[in-house]
Amino acid sequence: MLVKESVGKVGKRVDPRVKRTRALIVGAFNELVAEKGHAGLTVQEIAERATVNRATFYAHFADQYELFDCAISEAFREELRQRLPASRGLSRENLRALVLAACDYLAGLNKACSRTDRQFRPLIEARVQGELYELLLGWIEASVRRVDGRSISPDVTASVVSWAIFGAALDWSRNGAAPSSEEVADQVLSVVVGGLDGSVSLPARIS
Amino acid sequence: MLVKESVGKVGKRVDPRVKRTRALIVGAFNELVAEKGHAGLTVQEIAERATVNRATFYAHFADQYELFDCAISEAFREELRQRLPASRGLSRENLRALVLAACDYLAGLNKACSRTDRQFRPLIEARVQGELYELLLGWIEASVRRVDGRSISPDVTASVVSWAIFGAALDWSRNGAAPSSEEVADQVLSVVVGGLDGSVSLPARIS
DNA sequence: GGCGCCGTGTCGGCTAAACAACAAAGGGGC
DNA sequence: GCCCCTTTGTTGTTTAGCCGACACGGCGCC
Repeated sequence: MLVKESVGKVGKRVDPRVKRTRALIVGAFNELVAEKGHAGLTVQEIAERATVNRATFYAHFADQYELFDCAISEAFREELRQRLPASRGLSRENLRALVLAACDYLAGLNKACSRTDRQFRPLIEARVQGELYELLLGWIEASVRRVDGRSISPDVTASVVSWAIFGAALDWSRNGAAPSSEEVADQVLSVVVGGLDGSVSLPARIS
Repeated sequence: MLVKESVGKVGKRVDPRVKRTRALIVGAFNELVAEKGHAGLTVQEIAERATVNRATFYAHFADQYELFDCAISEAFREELRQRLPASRGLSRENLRALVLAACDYLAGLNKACSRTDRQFRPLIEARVQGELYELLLGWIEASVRRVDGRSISPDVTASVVSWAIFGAALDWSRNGAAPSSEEVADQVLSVVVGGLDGSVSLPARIS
């Protein structure tokens, strides 16, 4: 049996064969999707294209949907990798890049995703939000370790911020990408960083 | 231990892992040669680039030179595959393609092979001749089965013809590819097909 | 000379991938 | 409905690849 590594931590001694096999499967999946869309795609096809045994496929993925999630996550992570500056961590600059990446990625889907595959959008979007959450959680935990003395759990913070960014980007992409993504990013950033108090005028400050 | 398949015959149930691994190694080798030439190339480098364990390398190749031979053979076979018509077998047309392939491949080496790698030319040439031999032997054996009644062994015939074609192509490439390869091919073909009797005028027919 | 470093080639133990075979669940066709 | 065929998951056994360690041979350096 293959070892399911606990996602977050740095248990990075992965068997090269596992890396290769996963890469082959994901690559084959992406190729096939590009060629014929998701409809009617079989596990056999994917395994065959990946030059991998079908049983091996099931050793890595519970089913086709898990592979789907994984492929999306990976694509979005790659998108992020190219856009994020070298310095990782919770900074205004990085957050801005996050918003931009989410916007552009979701906007790109509207063009790339064929009509018949529209049904998969929810799955894709769930993974984008999930990846944002994971990434933010890492940053936040690293920051908390330095600041400390806070009573809000990193999980909640990551959840709030990831959903805020994701949702804003999704709405923007649905509304025809009206203002430029840069403008949206700045506005989103203001709210996220400053909070409600920082961005709206209220009769009195909220608590 | 990996099974050393007997070269010629049709025992073609090869484990997909073996195919993949060999392809990875040969591919890595070609990449590295293209980047830095053969000089100072280590087995470690090749294995690393191929994402394959060093021990695995030795399970497939006795040493770097065996890989070298294999890579050359494969490249030349690929050259042949693209040039040969669909119909395989001993025909004037196919033989002509063989001569042309040998000429062009050897001529190409004169340009591609850097000065420092010139020492490897003999190894390369040996493989070209060897591949010609193997291919011709296959064709000849297939023909003999139909004609029959001959006393000359296929091995000798294949040896003679392969060396004839190879040597002529080599000389031509060394002499600056003076006449076009097409012209040479026709002339070589005449001698090979017709024999001495068919191509020179002698006082009396030989034997 | 001796020394450390690096590449080579080999070996035994462990792990992942291949394979073949299976039951079960759709999905048409009629 | 039933039948045929394909795809799906699953299981065991076999096989190839990974790893770590080893002895050996060069090669520079002091």
